[in-house]
Amino acid sequence: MADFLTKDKRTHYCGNLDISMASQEVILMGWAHRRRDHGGVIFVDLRDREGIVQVVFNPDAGEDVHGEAHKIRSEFVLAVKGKVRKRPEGMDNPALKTGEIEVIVSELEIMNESKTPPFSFDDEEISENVRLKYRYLDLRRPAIQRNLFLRSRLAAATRRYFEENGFIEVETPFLGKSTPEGARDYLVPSRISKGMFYALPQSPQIFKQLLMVSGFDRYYQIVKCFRDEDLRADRQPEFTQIDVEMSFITEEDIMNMMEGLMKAIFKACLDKDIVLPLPRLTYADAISRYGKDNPDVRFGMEIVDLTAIVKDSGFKLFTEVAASGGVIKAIKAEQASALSRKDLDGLKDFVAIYGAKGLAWAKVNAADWTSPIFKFLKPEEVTGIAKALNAKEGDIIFFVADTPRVVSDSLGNLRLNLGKKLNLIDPDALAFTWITEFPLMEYSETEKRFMSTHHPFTSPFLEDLPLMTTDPGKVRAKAYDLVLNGSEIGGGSIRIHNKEVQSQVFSALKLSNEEARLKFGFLLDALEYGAPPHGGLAFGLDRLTMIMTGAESIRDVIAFPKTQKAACLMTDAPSKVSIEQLMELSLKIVS
RNA sequence: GGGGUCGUAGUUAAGUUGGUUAUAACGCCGGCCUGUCACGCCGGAGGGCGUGGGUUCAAGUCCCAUCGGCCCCGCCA
Repeated sequence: MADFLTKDKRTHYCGNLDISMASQEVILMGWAHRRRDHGGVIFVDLRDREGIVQVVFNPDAGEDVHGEAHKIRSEFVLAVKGKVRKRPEGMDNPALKTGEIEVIVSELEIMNESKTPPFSFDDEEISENVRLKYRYLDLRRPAIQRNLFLRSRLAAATRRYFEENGFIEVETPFLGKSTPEGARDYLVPSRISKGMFYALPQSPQIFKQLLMVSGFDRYYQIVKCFRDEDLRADRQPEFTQIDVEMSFITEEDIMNMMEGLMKAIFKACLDKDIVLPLPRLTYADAISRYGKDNPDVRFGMEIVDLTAIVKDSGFKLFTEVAASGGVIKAIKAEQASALSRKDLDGLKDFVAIYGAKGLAWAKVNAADWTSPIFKFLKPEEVTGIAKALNAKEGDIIFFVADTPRVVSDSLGNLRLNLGKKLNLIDPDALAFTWITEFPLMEYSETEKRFMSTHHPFTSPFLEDLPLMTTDPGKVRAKAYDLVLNGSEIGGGSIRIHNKEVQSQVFSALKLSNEEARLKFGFLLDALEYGAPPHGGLAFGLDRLTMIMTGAESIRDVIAFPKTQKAACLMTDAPSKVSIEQLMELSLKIVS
């Protein structure tokens, strides 16, 4: 009699068995994926993390084993001992990786029974609230397990790369100080200091800079970050960064090092070869050509500025927009006869999301255009537009006239929408782009002041420093984002290591000396004790994993994710706490 | 804060212009079956339509509110 677990240990994973093990005795442990009970012979598909193998219970194996096998139901936990054998002639199952073989069971132990699971583990689409409530069962699905396995390999390859390149992993605190600027903080009340709060880090930004001041020279960390903002398909309130910082370097050094990381990761995880160096695009070019700072460059359909051509147009709307400082731009969908009149009208609603008040379109014919605005345009405008866009018969042109911001947003997103709709995107392509020369700060209408584009410690281009007081919006930052297939997977900058420059930036951000002192005093102090030139970058591990696995939601690459309301349907977090807990913290719920 | 969409047996879905006891498939339970692999065959149980109001002779079907899932805008240095 086998003594599973203690003496008769597992010898193989189900999914790893193959024909070379024929006639070997094996011990397997796993879950009953499916059973086919023929009354006589009983087949069970036994599943573990590596895959599925068919195990066979023959009546002539003995009454004990066969009798026990009749009790097996979905998801029972089984241990079996038996012989691998090539399946009888014509009984192969090509759909199964192990379909050439099967295991003839001589001993069986039902290690645990299972309630009937609430859903099946086939490819069927189960609504997400059910999946998330029973996440531990959802995670049994091979598709999700594959994602988490890849995520683990990604983290391992990252650590290997940084260790090989002389980086040191240092842990930084989760209980930190709330800082202004940036995302909303998750707060943690202090019991010992009543009425005071820690904040969970939005990133270890300041700590990694301080580690450079300390002289560690090269730091990395795979670390959780927390931001209390609304969720999206690619955004969770807690997410993981690959965080990096280096001393005595320029942008070039950082970008080179990170390109090496990308190459190493994609080789290790997907066996794909990335060609270096990666292409670059300035922020200004990205916005003007693609309307976004995270352009998907897997396809063309670039935005073309028509303002100069139509500023004196017969079409009044164009003239008015141009006169009031707006712009008129267009994109061209090549040979887009697939788009019906109804589609075109629907797109008007689509750009409205981004603030566009209208969307003009024109179907290019041999001699003229089919377009609501054709009759308003002068002949030379029509030819000018056609030439600027290189438009041919069968193409459709889309125009938006509005403020530069609205035009970029709406055409940038319309471009993406059409790219998907017209199947212009190669799903296997890996299109990396560095975005460089970000503006250091942008004016916020809501805050009525300039705000950091990146963060307040980002170094400006030193030659732009004179603009800091005269035209702050024009100052370029030594910041860079890495974009992959239209998704921002990382971003970073050279930091300010000089107290003077840091003060100038704070003052441009309307952060008074006292405030800056209060919020970042320790950093300002540190900058006065021999801070080396330094800079770094952080990657979004979750988003990288999404792209590598083809996951459509960030929830599919996180073991226990939160819903759009930032709740965990399995544990029921967040939840109320007892009055005693609140009193201990001197907290009172006011609404 | 706002826009959109969905919520009907365990699961996935159908449910006409409001009209008898709310359908189907899979799953589940029982029986039969020694080569299946989405096993097959026979039989059976299971929901009152997210929740709460309202309109109506009559409400999954219409109206209002509310809860929850998803997508998006704002937000995310």
